[in-house]
Amino acid sequence: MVRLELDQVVIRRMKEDDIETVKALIKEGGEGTENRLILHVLTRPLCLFILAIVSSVLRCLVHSFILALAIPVFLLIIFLKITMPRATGVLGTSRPYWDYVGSSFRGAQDDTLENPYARISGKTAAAKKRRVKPKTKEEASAPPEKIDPDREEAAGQVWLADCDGEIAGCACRESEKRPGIRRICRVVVGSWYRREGLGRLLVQSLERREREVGARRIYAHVPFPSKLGEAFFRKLGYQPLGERTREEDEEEDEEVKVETAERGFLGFPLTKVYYKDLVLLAQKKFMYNYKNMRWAKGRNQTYLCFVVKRRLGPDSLSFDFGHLHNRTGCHAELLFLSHLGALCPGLWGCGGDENRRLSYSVTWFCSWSPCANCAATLARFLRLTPNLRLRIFVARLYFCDVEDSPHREGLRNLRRAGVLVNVMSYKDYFYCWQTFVAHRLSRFKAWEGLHTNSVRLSRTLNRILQPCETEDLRDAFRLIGLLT
DNA sequence: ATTTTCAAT
Repeated sequence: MVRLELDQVVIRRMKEDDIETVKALIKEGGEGTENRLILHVLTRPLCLFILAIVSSVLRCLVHSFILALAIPVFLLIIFLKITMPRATGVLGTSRPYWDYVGSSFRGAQDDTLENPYARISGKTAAAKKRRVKPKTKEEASAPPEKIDPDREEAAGQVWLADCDGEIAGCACRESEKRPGIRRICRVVVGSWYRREGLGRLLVQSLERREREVGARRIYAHVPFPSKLGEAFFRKLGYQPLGERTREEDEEEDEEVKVETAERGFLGFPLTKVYYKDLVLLAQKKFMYNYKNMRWAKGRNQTYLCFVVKRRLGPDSLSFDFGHLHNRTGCHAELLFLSHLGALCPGLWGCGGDENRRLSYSVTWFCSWSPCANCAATLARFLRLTPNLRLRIFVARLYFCDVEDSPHREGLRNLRRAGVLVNVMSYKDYFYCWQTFVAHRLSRFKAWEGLHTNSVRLSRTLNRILQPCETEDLRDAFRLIGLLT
């Protein structure tokens, strides 16, 4: 295991010199996956059944029982070994071959992705960039051959994680077939560099880049039985396609049809499709879920829009934003916490300098206020991370009507943990609309009674938090010695 | 005046 300095990693486009290294890397990454995939196909009931039939037929011809059993299995394995990588590109591609030459970068200036760790430690990774090893062949001096831009476009892009001249990992972005929709595939980290957050760094940097150039959704096809791959993408905020509720949206069904899993031998799906919406919330969804009317019927979901600001000093600030909603069995707040590690690199001191204390300020806009449970978890969590500040704006209060509601206590609990809880007002709605919603240049239109509802809820919230304030005051008095 | 709330089929 090599200890990685994540802030020293340069993420750059693959060049023609790198092709052989990358091929080896992908082959290395593909091996385990391929074997697992074959095992997966072999153990499907239908496949076992067919194998059994073939074996019994063979038994009539061959005397040896063992042979009759082994031959079909053996042949099938050979068959799969040969056809599998061709029929379905392993590691989540749809293409049998990757056009390495077409996808390699031939610009004069290095094209690199922003590395969030690099900014934390303050050193610019680019400054330490090593020169590419000079080629041994004479064509090194020759200008690179011109390649058809169409071919380049079709080939997609390969990005490499360059650790001090060593290629430690790669991730590919396929060509854009539909506007705004991207697909990431072939995410491989060399076996010496695993479990250090390099894959995450690669995928997240790539996401950031794609978002900047207008992508709205990213797909990742995870080879089927890969628990590791699934966990990896889930952790980065991806979710499996077609696992959502019925009323969620109609467009989902369309997507399932368009973006289907690769199917191989006997039509077994070989990949599981994960996706992530990069930024924007649909107008209808935002309006429906954040409406602060008194009787919010049917809002059986909680949406959470967040802004994560990273602060290194008074003049260094970067921010990230997005939205998520609860999944079955997991409230949106806890879901956010599970993504926190990815959103706040270095929150627990990894990758950052000890003497440079970086701090995060997180703002949430929730359609429902947190429940007692989430509040308790959050409060516990925040006590462990003093360099994380949380502000919560809520559209509506969750089950807070009765005086002795545990959720009321939960809100006070949050308050005591130093969280600022507020009810969303017009300007917060306006900000959300500008920031999280695909507004397409239309301005936020307030609904009837937004203001009055907001004021009413705000009063309620203040009443709920009142005991807290007095307690704070008591603390303050105690501090200055007026109270014992 | 009265509706409802991080679903369950």
